[in-house]
Amino acid sequence: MGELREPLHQLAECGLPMALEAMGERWSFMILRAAFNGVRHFEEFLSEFSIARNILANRLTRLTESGILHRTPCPDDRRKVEYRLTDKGLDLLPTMIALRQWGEKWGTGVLSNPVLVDDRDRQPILPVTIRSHDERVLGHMDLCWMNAADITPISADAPEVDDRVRKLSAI
Amino acid sequence: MGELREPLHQLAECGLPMALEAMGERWSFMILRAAFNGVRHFEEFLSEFSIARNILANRLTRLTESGILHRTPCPDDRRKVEYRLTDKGLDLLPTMIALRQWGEKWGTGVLSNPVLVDDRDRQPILPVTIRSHDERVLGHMDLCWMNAADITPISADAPEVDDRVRKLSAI
DNA sequence: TATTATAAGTTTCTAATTGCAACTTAAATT
DNA sequence: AATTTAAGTTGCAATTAGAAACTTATAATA
Repeated sequence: MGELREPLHQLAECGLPMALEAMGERWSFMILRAAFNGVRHFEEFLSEFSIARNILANRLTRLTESGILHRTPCPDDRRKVEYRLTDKGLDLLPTMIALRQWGEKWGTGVLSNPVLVDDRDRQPILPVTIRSHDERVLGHMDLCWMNAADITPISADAPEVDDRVRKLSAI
Repeated sequence: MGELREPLHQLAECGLPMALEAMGERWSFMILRAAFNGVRHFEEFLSEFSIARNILANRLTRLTESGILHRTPCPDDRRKVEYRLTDKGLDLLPTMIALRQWGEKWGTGVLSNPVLVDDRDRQPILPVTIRSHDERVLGHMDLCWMNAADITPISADAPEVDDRVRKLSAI
């Protein structure tokens, strides 16, 4: 069976500490959620949840410095400032949805409403999962660590890997 | 003004605040990562990262109370205590991997090593993504909120676009 | 058996972070 | 001109994190 055990000396080199440095502070994920829902202005964030003004100011500054939000003065009303998600910020959506789904599944047990659906067919999205290169859903027993140099590349025209997958991994 | 914001208040009933209550404190994700890597004992966690003893004790207690870890006295050495991931804890793997992948992608730009691979074919896993019911990869523009009661079963015809749905990217 | 070492905490104290309320500054509205 | 609004900043209290010494139960060793 695959043992999901990372060599201890390598643990510090994974992306988690770096991600937590940017997103690990209190309120950061709530601010991100609000931003995904179209919240753009200081006072608007303030009314979304019970965060103190100074803490919000601090978080917006830090998220901007981390490149997750982009801060622009509003052209039409120069008192206002617009905070928008950057590509880096938008790329946190899978993480946020995964965390949200976990909270829904293990929280109250009450089904949440409204539900996040695919705009195209109006069907609820799947649970966020870990997948193999050929899209099989993997559990923690199916994973192991491997030296990058020892990995055999799969050929670019392998039949089981379609365009969608190549495009995805090329991001 | 308030009408567009109203669905956001429903969002407060989403699983994110609940998830953050359990996992949002400092060190919680690092402890989870260590647990996924087979770390089980107090002193072992302590040597993984520079956390203070009292804070580690506090976090292990809280994670145990949240049902993410299970605490058992060791039968063979009764000084020791074993902390193991519960099913609830194991179910945080997609979230953790998604966060880690984001950190790797947007952090230093340096490819991490070792790499997380599928034990079966030794190929790196795909980036964690959001998927439609038929497994298409979805971006944030492809998502919208919908009332659970208005969702049509998969076999039925998809309804036209109407005011029951609120596009996530349209705000 | 007595002594020492280890595991998993707890306690105490200090430093840093968070939260609250009042204040500021510039721009827009009346 | 006076008031309101937006986006902060400042000062101070309360909470949380961190460092180090202390505790308690068990295990290993002389």
